[in-house]
Amino acid sequence: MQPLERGLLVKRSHHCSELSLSHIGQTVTLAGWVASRRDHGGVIFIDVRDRYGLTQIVFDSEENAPLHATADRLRNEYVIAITGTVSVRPEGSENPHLPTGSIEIRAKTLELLNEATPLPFAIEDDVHASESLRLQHRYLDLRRPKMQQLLQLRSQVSHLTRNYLHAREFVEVETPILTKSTPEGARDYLVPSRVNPGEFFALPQSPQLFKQILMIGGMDRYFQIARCFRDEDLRLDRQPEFTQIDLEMSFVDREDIMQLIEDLIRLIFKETKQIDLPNPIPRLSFEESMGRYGTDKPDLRFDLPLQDLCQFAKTCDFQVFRRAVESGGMVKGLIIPKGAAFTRNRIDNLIDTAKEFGAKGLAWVKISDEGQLDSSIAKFLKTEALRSALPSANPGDLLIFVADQAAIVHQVLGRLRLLLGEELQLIDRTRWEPLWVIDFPMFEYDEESQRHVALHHPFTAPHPDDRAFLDSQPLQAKTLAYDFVLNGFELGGGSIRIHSPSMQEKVFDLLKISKVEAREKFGFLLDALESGAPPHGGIALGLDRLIMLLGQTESIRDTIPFPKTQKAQCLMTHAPSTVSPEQLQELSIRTTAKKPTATP
RNA sequence: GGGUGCGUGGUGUAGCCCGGUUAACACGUCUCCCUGUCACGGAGAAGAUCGAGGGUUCGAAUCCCUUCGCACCCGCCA
Repeated sequence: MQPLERGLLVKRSHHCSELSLSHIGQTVTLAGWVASRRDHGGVIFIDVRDRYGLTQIVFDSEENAPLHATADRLRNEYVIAITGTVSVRPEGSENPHLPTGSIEIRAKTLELLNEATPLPFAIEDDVHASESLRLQHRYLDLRRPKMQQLLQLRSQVSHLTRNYLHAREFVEVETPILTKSTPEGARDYLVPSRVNPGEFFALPQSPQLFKQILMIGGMDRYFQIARCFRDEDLRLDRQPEFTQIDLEMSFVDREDIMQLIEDLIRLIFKETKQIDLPNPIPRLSFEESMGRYGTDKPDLRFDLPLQDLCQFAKTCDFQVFRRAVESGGMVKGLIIPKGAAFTRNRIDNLIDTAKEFGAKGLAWVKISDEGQLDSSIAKFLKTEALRSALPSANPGDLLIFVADQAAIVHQVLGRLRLLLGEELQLIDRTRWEPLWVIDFPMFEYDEESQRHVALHHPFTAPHPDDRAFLDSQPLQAKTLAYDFVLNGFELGGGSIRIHSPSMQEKVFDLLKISKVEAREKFGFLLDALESGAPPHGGIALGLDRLIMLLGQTESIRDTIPFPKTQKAQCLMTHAPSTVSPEQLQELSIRTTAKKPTATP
């Protein structure tokens, strides 16, 4: 079937959301996709859709029989241009759900710009198609208004960010995509170098070192909307390539950076969604956050805090509790409101879940509506002692306890807290609860490699009060790092950096990065630090996650026009793919995979 | 690397536990009818090797094994 009419492209005079009663009588031209066709015999209604909206077109057989006949052949997703007269809809036939619902276009000419085969799925906001089908036909998925809005939201946020930072003297600088593999951190994506056989570039996990070098280079204020690459397994909120709003400043302290970012994020929420975030944004120390919520990215949309029972445990008769505390661990619990109604089976499931999360067990106590205790460990508990240890527990509640080393207690209860918050619908989806988490420890001890590893990254400056700890008790040392958390998602993090070469060497030393390795991997940074490095610091915000939260969509993939599946593949292009033996040869590469090369 | 769930016309699902005529429903598609619809309506039609392979059985969408794909999670993500 040939297009009905082909000629010079008629230019549109308006888009599909802007015509209203004030345009009545005007001759206009619209262009777009056929969103729906309602054929009443003598009259055909076409909704034409573009990025902006929908407009109804009317083809009337009495007005123009040949044109009506051609409109009969239109199908969904055909691309058309229509010229016609803007008319008032007959009384009673207005559509209040449509911005253009009080008018329609009475068609005079129709140009068929392209046809379309029947679609694998319908273009509508309320998708019924599976995500793999959507990703295979992403060009169709992107036509959905919801996807268009998300991409526009993303553009709007980038634009606001650029304007905001430019207005504050930031310079947008591009850093290399082909760069050097570094130890620590995530697995690198590698790119072979043809002219240097056997050698590889790495794609940047972040522009971290380059932005520090830019400060040393005197740029003073840098930013970039930067693509980052990490070859780790994917999650709902994790893609192998993602985008950060990345910035760095010289001659600032952490207050300067946190203030700058708070204002930016408040601006973004206000301008795009008319949401007022708190001012100032609350802060929690890492220690408080772990102690109260069992995580360094707490979801503050619901409370359900961890309860400390160490004092109670010390004096109770239950050996498991007492020993945990006596051996340097702790006992903490959750008060589950109305949890006394849980069945034994549901409690058993909770226990299994706790074990999956790493607990050795989970003790529980039901407080009946009459205030009686029913418990797995009833014979060890004195009612009075327990009630005075947990004054906020009420009749009808369920108490659960984990006794172990602090890290395990916090991990298990932190996750149970989230799980229960979800299950018991304690999370208020209309709330926005940002916070800063500060005063992170500098290091944690990694049992596997038997050494300290940086909690943030090895360029993070220690807190000035804690420098003395670096030699004596490095695990006690805190940093000048800060994480921005919103509704339980880590949206960004940064720090004041080390600008003294001796401090940087000391930290490499503590991380057991040898002088030789430090020189080989970071020699340029060490040299640069010795050349007159200004005090500096910065932050990076995850743009994709920000859009996901702001756009209230359930997956990071909805915020990325062409995302990867959980196996890090693109279902539309079928990347990654095998390559020809010639390509590999040129790169001096031989693979050990079963399907190493493309079949010709 | 591991765990869980899903896979049935173009799409979304039911059927699967407990094997048994022609695999059901909705949407979409096609044909015809219809001058005020916007989830248009009416009449009819086409369309499925039940993800793939193997096994058990007289008989498998259904039970078993293997495998592939997608999702969620653990590990991993300085």
